[in-house]
Amino acid sequence: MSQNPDPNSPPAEAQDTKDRLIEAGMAVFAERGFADAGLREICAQAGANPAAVNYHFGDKQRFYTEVLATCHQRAASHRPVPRIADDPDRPDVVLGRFVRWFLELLLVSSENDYLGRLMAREMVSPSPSLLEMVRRSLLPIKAVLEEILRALLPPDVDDQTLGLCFASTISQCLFYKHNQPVFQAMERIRATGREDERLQAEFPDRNDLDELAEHITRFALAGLRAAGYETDHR
Amino acid sequence: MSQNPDPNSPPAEAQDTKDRLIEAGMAVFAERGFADAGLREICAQAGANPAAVNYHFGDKQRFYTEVLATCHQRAASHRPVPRIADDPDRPDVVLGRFVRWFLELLLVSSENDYLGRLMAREMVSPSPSLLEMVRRSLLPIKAVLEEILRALLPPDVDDQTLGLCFASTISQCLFYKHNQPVFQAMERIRATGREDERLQAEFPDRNDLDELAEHITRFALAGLRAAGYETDHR
DNA sequence: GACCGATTCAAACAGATGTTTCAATCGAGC
DNA sequence: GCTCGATTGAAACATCTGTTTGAATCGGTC
Repeated sequence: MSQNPDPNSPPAEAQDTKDRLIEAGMAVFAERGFADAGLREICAQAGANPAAVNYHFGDKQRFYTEVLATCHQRAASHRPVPRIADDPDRPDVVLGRFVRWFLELLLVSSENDYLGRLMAREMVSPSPSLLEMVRRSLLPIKAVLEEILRALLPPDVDDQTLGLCFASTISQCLFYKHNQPVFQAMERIRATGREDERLQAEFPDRNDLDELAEHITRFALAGLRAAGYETDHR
Repeated sequence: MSQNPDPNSPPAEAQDTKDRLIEAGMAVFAERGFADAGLREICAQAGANPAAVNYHFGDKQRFYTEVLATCHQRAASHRPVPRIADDPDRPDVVLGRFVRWFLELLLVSSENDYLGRLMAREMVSPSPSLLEMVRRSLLPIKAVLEEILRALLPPDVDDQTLGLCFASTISQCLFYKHNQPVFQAMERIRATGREDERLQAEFPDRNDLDELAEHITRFALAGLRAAGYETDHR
């Protein structure tokens, strides 16, 4: 259990394999989810022995926890969240930035940033780490978006309406991540018969993302006005 | 492989176990998903032997396919879909009915109707049967909703805008199904410290569902106006 | 150069899964 | 009443999983 007691003498290669395991773990866990990801596949991708996981982390669960923690630390520095304080007079613009930011977090693959994909996985098929992930990543995001929404809603909105508006906004973004298998299936159906063209056009290219973010923002802004108006005159 | 050649002499008990297996399969598959559902658990719940699955259906995959098929047939008769033809002059009212219907399909447990829950499972963690489920259940639902949306959008909307509006509407409903684990986690966090009260209030009671449907409908109607307006003047 | 702790590796382990086997059982028809 | 095909059941099977074992290896220290 206890590592090298002398912090000045790192075994060099030891830290290496640990890091390689975490790196490979992020990739495979993000793609397959906690349950479906096999330690043997991760270890193969890391060039390590299956026993290394248990040696360095104890067991699969604690290994996964450490992967999530690393991912969280790393993502905090990448792509900072757009906040209402960035542009206090234009909450509508900030909402647009937030939507764009969140879509990118979920949909755009980056070699270094797996947090969005791991979050999405954890949301729909939870592991024992869900609770900590909610506390650490999801709730802060929720707080930021609700701050933006408050600026767009009447000043006296009740918490329930705020929560509903939060759901209506964030759900539109999550939709495109959670239902990727369905999109692919629909594409395959639509392409039945005509074998030509690209069968599967790597879903969100830059243009798609821009249009998506623009539509969601416009849709949400109108919805928010309606929700806030109704609340005022209830 | 070949069953009893004489259709007038059902082996009585044989059809029984087959039906019991399908019944138990619907319940367990809906709760655990295709991969996580164990045949032994299903068979125990059906009072049958694990070998019965392979005898009657061939293998787990074909068994699951048959469960989905039965579920589809059965659901077609239950809760019919609200259509634009029901009330052609009030597409806004029809949209409200559709939202309510879809939320109920996803969230309200019924002993006889597992289609919504199986659909939701299949969408986020697909099995080889996803393609057929999309073709059979999802695309028809999509067609019905798009028919309603067309009546609420300018008559000359392009397909892309229609698709985006479909996503923005349906995603709000799916959100509450797909993220149930997250809600429970948030509830547990919010209840930390104070042990009192019901820890987990069986999420969608009748009132919640009504409020939910009302909010989503209002939010979507406003969003649709905004999306349609923008399309007109692009 | 011999020791020693930390680390790696191949192999085996225990448990669960879907599937198969084959004998026992049931039910109708001659 | 017996026979034969359809059905059931207990057990074994093959394969996969995470995990453990114990010997081999490496790197630095006295």
